[in-house]
Amino acid sequence: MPAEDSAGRRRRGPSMADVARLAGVSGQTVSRVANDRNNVDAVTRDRVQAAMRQLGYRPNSAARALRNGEYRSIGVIVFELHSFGTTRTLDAIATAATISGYAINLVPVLDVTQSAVTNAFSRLGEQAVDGVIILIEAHTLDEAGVRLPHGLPVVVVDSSAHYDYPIVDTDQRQGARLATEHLLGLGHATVWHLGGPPTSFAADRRRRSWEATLLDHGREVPPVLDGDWTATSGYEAGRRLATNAEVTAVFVANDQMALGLLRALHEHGRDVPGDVSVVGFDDMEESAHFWPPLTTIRQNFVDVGRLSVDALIREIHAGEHHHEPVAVAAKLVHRSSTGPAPHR
Amino acid sequence: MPAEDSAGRRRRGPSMADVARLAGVSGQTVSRVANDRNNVDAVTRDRVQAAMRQLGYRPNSAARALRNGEYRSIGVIVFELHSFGTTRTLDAIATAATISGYAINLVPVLDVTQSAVTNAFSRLGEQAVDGVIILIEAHTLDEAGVRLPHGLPVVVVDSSAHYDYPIVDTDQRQGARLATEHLLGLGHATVWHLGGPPTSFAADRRRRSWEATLLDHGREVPPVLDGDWTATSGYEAGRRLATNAEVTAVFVANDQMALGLLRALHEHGRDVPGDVSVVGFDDMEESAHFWPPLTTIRQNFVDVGRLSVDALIREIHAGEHHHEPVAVAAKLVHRSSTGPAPHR
DNA sequence: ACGCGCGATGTTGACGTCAACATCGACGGC
DNA sequence: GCCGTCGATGTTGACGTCAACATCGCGCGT
Repeated sequence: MPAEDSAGRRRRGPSMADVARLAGVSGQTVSRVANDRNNVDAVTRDRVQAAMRQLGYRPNSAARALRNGEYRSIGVIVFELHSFGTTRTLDAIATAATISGYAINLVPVLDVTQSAVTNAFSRLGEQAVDGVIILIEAHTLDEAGVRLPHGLPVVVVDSSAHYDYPIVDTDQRQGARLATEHLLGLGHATVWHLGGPPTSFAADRRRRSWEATLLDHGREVPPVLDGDWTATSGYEAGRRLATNAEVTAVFVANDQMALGLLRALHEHGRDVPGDVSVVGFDDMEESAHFWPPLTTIRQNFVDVGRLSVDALIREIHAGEHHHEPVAVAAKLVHRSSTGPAPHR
Repeated sequence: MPAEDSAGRRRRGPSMADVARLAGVSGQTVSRVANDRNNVDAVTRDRVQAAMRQLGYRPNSAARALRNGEYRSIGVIVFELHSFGTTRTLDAIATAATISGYAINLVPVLDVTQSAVTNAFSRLGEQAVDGVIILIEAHTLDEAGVRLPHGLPVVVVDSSAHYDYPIVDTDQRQGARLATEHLLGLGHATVWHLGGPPTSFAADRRRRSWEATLLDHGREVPPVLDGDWTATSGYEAGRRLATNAEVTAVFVANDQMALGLLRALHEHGRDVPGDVSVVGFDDMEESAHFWPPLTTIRQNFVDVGRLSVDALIREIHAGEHHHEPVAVAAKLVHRSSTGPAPHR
């Protein structure tokens, strides 16, 4: 079963012309049937559909895209699917795009180096897409100093206002405040913070909002520990926190790091929430089954995905952009990892 | 900034002709520069590249695909990105495809109903792809009774031999045996099993191999509990296992359910691994930080992704298929959730 | 000095689809 | 019975790219 015909050309599927010939109609009539136009006689329609089935015809989307001037496809640049948030957002974007009749073109950035990012962007320039959603942390964009191809609509899912593109993201500020005030409300003197990588805008926002909330309440601001979103980094930071008896409440910038922190606390025999209360951020499915089940800030990934797709499609069709950044509210999910401050 | 020109047509980006006009050369020369052919004078090349930059030219991939008869893109059908294994495999596929110069077209199945699957498949028929990798559990395929468009190369990532397509997957049999024998080797009289959904071929393989291993060693085969891959289902099954004093060793079909089981065991005051040993399957990043850190079977998702892409590309180019199913070896990662059987 | 070869560049047409326009026949109103 | 109308169908050309072929000019060998 060779993939080339006798002339050495790549074998192609049947085209409209083939279907037309078999059904004894013109190509245009086949086109009308394929596109569900109603001005075709029922008998003719049946004949054409039978011919399509017999030949295994499927419309050539390249020709269609060329003809129509649009791909009905959006590119999504992702760095890696290891982080829960990215994965979940991608899922939501894919769903929203499909519902809106757009296909998803996944463009992975192969590694963290600038050249890889640049590379992904230039690959993207050649991709069959009408617009792009960027799901990598925008700082990386900065460092790579890349210009996207001019005229390609773009939406960034991140928490920076530094870009010329529309932005959609969880309201990090509000979420972090929620977490911090929850802990203060339980009577803790102050709240420690295990933050995400300094290069992340989202992590930066969460950290700043945590700090602002403490100051608003006239509390002392303890030193920040930085992780890199992984459970391992949370564990390592946790080993330092666990030995500090002053620590009674920690706001962790994501659930994965919180898991590592919980492990470190267990290893040092510190009870959660008896000795230390912990709040995470994200609300992964697993968080409800951590030991103890984790109190956390739930991000609404579905809305983030839907809103970014909507914004992109609007941009594609109307050329609109430069809206205000869209912030999607987060909410607190109270479980067993937080409790009243211990008596001294 | 309207998206249509004065004639009401969708605005398109500049074409080769525009670049050619600006650079004062023919379209063909622009094509040669765009494709990095070497038979272009250095001076001319520079002039053309300058014109490209000035106009923001990017090649029209629809025209290119039409002309060349291939899209250089592969479709990946996924059901949902909630499960760790799917996500990780997708990541590996995307990476492998990119390295091989193929783009990824992500086609989500919106829900579990047959019509949604059928729908996804027919959408796929219209997608600009040269081949398809199916990442949903193949039983769903069965139920939907769908025929993929004839002539579209397909690879299935699953553990069934029921399909007419090449198959790549983790060696479930070997992985499950590894887990079971690890527990028997620690002196446990027998091993209980918390399995995945009965509709999953992978779950079925793991269950059968666990059973066969027990029988090989002349052990009693306890009743199986079924989950649905989620931590919540693991927790629910775990509540039943935790009250049964006979249970000293459990092989869980994935890490997420194992997490739920661990929680249930903690809630019932059963020590892990003192009273009960637990082995998972997958080795998600988080598993190393469960409490206690989880002994588990590590799947080699990178190889699964790479091999399925390779198989698909081979099929696309040579029309080869019907190879033997490819099974990728798994390995045991020993952590703290398993230990010697308790003395009675 | 003549022609041959070769590298650089130009010209043509085809890939598959679909909007716009053209055609054709039937039917109804007068 | 004539014409206008409308629905069904056919014909043409353009979307942007690139392989194949054509052309042009320069340098080198004899």
